This record gives sequence, structure tokens and C-alpha cells, in this order.
Amino acid sequence: MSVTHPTIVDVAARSGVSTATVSRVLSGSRAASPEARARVLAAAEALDYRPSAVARALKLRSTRTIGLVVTDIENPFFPQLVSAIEAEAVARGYGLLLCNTADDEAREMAALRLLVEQRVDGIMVASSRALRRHAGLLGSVGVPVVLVNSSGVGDLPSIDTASRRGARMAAEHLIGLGHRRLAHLTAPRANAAAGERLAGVRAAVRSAGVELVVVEGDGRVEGGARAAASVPAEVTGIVCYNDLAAIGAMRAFRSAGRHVPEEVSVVGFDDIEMAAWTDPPLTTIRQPIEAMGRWAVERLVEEDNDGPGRVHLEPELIVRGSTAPPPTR
Amino acid sequence: MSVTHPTIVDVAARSGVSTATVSRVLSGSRAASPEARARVLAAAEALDYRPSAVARALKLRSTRTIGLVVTDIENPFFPQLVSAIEAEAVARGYGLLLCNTADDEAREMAALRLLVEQRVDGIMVASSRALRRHAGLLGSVGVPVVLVNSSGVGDLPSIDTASRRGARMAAEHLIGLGHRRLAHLTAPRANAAAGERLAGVRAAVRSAGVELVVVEGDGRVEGGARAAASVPAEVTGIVCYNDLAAIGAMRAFRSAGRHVPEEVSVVGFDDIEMAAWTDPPLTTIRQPIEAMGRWAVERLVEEDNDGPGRVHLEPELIVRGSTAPPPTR
DNA sequence: ATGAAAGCGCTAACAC
DNA sequence: GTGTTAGCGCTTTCAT
Repeated sequence: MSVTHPTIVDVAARSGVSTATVSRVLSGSRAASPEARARVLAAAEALDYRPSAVARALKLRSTRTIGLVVTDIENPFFPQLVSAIEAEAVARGYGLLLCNTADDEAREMAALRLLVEQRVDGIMVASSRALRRHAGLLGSVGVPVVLVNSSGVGDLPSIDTASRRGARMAAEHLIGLGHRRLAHLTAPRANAAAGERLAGVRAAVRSAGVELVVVEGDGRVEGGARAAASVPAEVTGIVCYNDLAAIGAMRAFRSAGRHVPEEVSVVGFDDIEMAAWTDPPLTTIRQPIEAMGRWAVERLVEEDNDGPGRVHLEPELIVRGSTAPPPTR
Repeated sequence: MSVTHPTIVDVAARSGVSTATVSRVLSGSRAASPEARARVLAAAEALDYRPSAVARALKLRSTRTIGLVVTDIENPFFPQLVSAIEAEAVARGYGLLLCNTADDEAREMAALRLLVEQRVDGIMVASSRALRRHAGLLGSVGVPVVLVNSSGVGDLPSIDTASRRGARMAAEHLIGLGHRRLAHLTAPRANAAAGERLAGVRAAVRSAGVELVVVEGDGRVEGGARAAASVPAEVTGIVCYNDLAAIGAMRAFRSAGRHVPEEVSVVGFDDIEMAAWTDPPLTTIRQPIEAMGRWAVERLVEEDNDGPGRVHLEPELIVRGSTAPPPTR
């Protein structure tokens, strides 16, 4: 299993200096004489020396590793987020310890324990679910925590997209197109943003004085299809909790013989990559995933970041082919 | 940044025993007297003691961590694979250090260096690309390596799906349906399995005596759409390098006014989750992703696994709605 | 059954 | 500029 790597002692011996000098040269923490420097570098090179991050971590009391807890990595939204986080972490010299909890509370606890024992420098929780249950736990792990894509647990720092505004933009887009009977395909309350998005749609609908019917899916394709099937025929536009639900809704409409967008318009939320691949391509509200990832890493890594700090990023309307004016009767 | 956790010394002091006893009780490596045991447990509980995996790793020379290098985590095939790997790793008490390289060689080198310095117990490389370039490097990192979803680099252990057979099954499915003019939408040779899949299609076509035209995409949606657009009108069935390409092909056919499957049949490869969501749902060749992940972790983790060991898993034909008999003229 | 102590590989005083 | 050394938090002989 484990192989023996050369240690700093080996490098010191081979270059005829002390381990301290080797350490200094390699970390550049202090200047060394040119000769010493050269010999150390040569020896390290010759031995293919790789300093042990674990020994260093023990000494420095920092692993330069971030723990990332994802509640459902198979949901296509998260790989994009993970990718953004990973890139930023690596750029800053941090590693990423990944835990996927599949929305299972036991696995969540286990993940947290693992990360704490591994002495990660910080923990990021990326979830689409409300986390109230672990709020206490998360606050007391003894490691900095930041929430990504959800907000409002205890007073933990968090970043997400302004869901209400995004949903409102979606509904207003439809209303602007001339739709007067809308539906909102929401998700169970367990999904952190469901309430906000519903509120956003309601706000738009109310100030425009148009009709709204609300149906509930599950934030995934199947549930979206099921929920869309129960939308009354008079409805000409539907704003969905997320892109997955929207894809399900489009399928349902199509199999019911209702053309998108000629007869019904559909708007998603997230702008996951495949939103551009559907037929017709999906009009949706884009979440600034990259920015979310970057901010989260920065927040965790930078020393002088204290206090709660909740950030809401601005969503953006992406108009594609799934929305159009309502049919004229 | 780093907070101070209680150490084994604290637990020992609070329970009035030596650190050795605490260690033994907590790890269960040796029996201790019931009283000692109880006091240690109580103290650990009271202090919310979490043993430092980094100190333990330094002593034990094993981090119980696996490094996972993924070349493109945004490709929907990989999150499913990562999920399978993560589940198996965690079940065995291993953590997963994730590196996404975005197909960039420099990032690949950096990832390998990071993982070696972190002293992971093993490295898994999950790539759809042929890895010949790093073959040497991978063989000499001084850490066990296993390849997932690709094969044949040096004599490293690897696991993948029998691509040739899978592609052959796909073509034979079409031929069995009555198709006589087929196309294969391949991927650049850089993709490890492209050659095998092409060979599988060729084999089926040859022994059935039917026509084949080959077009090249890029293993993604856009490239698939582009390539499909150049397929001659006589072709009635196309087997694609992967599901993404197939999705692109379906889009291209639809915008060209050719109905799937009534006028053209399309077969994918992988059976990623969204293959079931397309319209029509995609007929495809399923890769046993779970089994791949499980085997890879097992191979890396189990002591007595030596020698190369290359495994090819059996693919499975999943018939959905994108294939049908060719139009009768 | 338990304790004392060495040591895993590194860094940072502290001396020179 | 460089070496000596203590110590990060564990596990594990080796004694007792």
C-alpha cells in the first residue's frame, strides 16, 4: 500500500546541509547561500523529493485542504459548481476533499466527522436543501463553514442567487410576452429556494394582475413532468423551479400534444449546461455559478473574513427558444 | 483559520490515564479495563475529541485517502462515476481528494504532484482520453495507480467497458431492426475508446454486409450535431460515440426535418441519466458505472492486489424510443 | 492492563 | 547563513 518516499533528511544528507537549510531553500522562507541552494535543489531533484504535506500540516496546523460536502453530485447543477470551486481552490494552493451525501442525513454526519478529523481548514456545504437540522452541528464543528447555494442557517456565511428576483424576472418575461394565465411549477419546501421562487413569481403576477396556478414537482425531471401534466389547458406559460423540472415539463407538454413554445412557454432556473441542448433550447434564469464558487473559496481561505456575511448574487434572464408570445385565439 | 482541537493529551489528562491507554481504548486495538475504558470514553465525549487524522497519518504512514483525478467533471458521465467511487471509498473508510484537470496537461501534472505530496494511499485517474503521454509519469509517482474508464497505459491496472462489443451490439440492434445503411458518429482518436467503438461498428457492419459511413464529432453535443448534419440522407441509422453526441445528432436531425426514429434511428453510448430524458428517450449502450467505481476502489485499497489486472466490463443494450425499423420506401 | 518514551517528517525558534 | 533542537498529535514497542 504505502510506499516510502524520500524525506527531508535524505535530501539534507545528500546535499551536505542541515534539514533546516533544506526546508528554507525549498520553501524559500529565508535566503540561503547560492551554493547551498544549488546543492539542495540538485539533491531534491535527484531524489525526486516530494515534501510530505501531512508532516507539514501537523507542524503548521493547517492542511491547506477544503472539505466540500455536496448533497447530490448527480444533479447536473452541482458538477458545474464543484468544478468552479475546485478551480479556485487549486489556484490558491488548496486541495479539495469531496463528500457526497446523497441527501442522507447519516452520510452528512459522517462526512462532517471525516472532514473535521482530517483537519480541513474549512468546510463548504453545497446543497439545494434547507439545512436547518444541522444548523447547530455546522456551527459547532470547530472549523470555518460556508454555505453555497443556500442561505440563512444560523449565522453562517453563505452565498446564493437572489432567487426571488430571478423568479420574478422569469414571470415578468412571460408577462411581457403577453401571457395572462401562468403556472408555477414549484418544489417541496425542503428545497431551500422553493419559497423564494414562489414568492418572486407571485409578486410579478400580482402587480401585473394576471392569473397563477401553482403545482408542485420535486425539482427533477420526473416530478416536473408529472406536475406539468396537471396544469390546466388555459395556462400559456409556466415558470419552473429549476431547469430539470422545466425539461420534465417540456416533455409532458409535448407528449400531451402541446407545442412549446407555440402553445405553452416554459422557463427554467439555473441555466445548467444542458438547458442549451433541449429542443427547443430552454429559456431560463442563469445562476452565476463561477462567481459563487470563487466567493465561497475566497471567504473560507482569507484570514480576515469574520462575521456572518451573506451574499446574494444577481440572476440573469437567458432567452432561448422555449418562450414566445401566447397563441392568439 | 485553524482552530485548536483537543488532543489525546487532553483526553488522557481528563481521564487520568496515559495517552497510550486513550489511544488503545479509542482505536480498540487492545483491551483496557472497564473503568479505564469508561473514563476515557466519557472524557472524549465531554471534550468532543476528534482524533487528528493528520497526526495518525504521519505515524501510520497512511492517510486513508484516495486521490481522484477527473479529466472533465462537467461531462455528465463523470459525476455518476465520481458518485459511485465516493460511495465505495467512504464505505471503506477512505476520503476522496478530488482534482479536476479540464483536459489540461499542466493541471494534470499539478494534480499528480498535489496528490503525491498529500500522501494519498492511491490515485485513481478517470479519463475518457487516452493517457499515453503521462504513462511514464503515472508509473513512477510512487503511489499505486488505477485507471478508470480507460485502459492500456503501460501496465497499470485499469477498468473500463468492453467498448468494441458495446458498439457492435448497438450496430447489430440497428441491423436487426432492418437498417441497411448505417453511419457511425465517432470521436477524435484522443478519446481512448473511439477506435474500439469504431471497430465494433465495423465488425457488425461487415458481417451483415451493410453500408457504413463514418463521420467525426467531438464526443459532445455541439460536435455531434455538426457531424450528424453531414450524414447522407440515405442513412437510416446512426450509432454514436456517446450519449452526448447522440443528443446532438438528434437535434441536428430534427432541425433538418428528419424524424427520430421514424426516419432515422439513433443509438448512444454510456446511458447517462439524461439519456432517459430526451425526446424521444435515447436507445443506448449502458456502461456499468457503479461496478466500475467499486472495482477501482477495491483494487486500490486491498492489500493483496498486485500485478497489472485489466478488467473489461460487459455493456448492456438499453432500448428506448430513438430506434425503430427504417422507413419502408 | 498500563505507562514511558521513541519517532513519523516537517518547520521555526534559537543559537552561533 | 546555517545548524541544533523542540515539538506538532498520534501509535506502538518495551517495560513494568
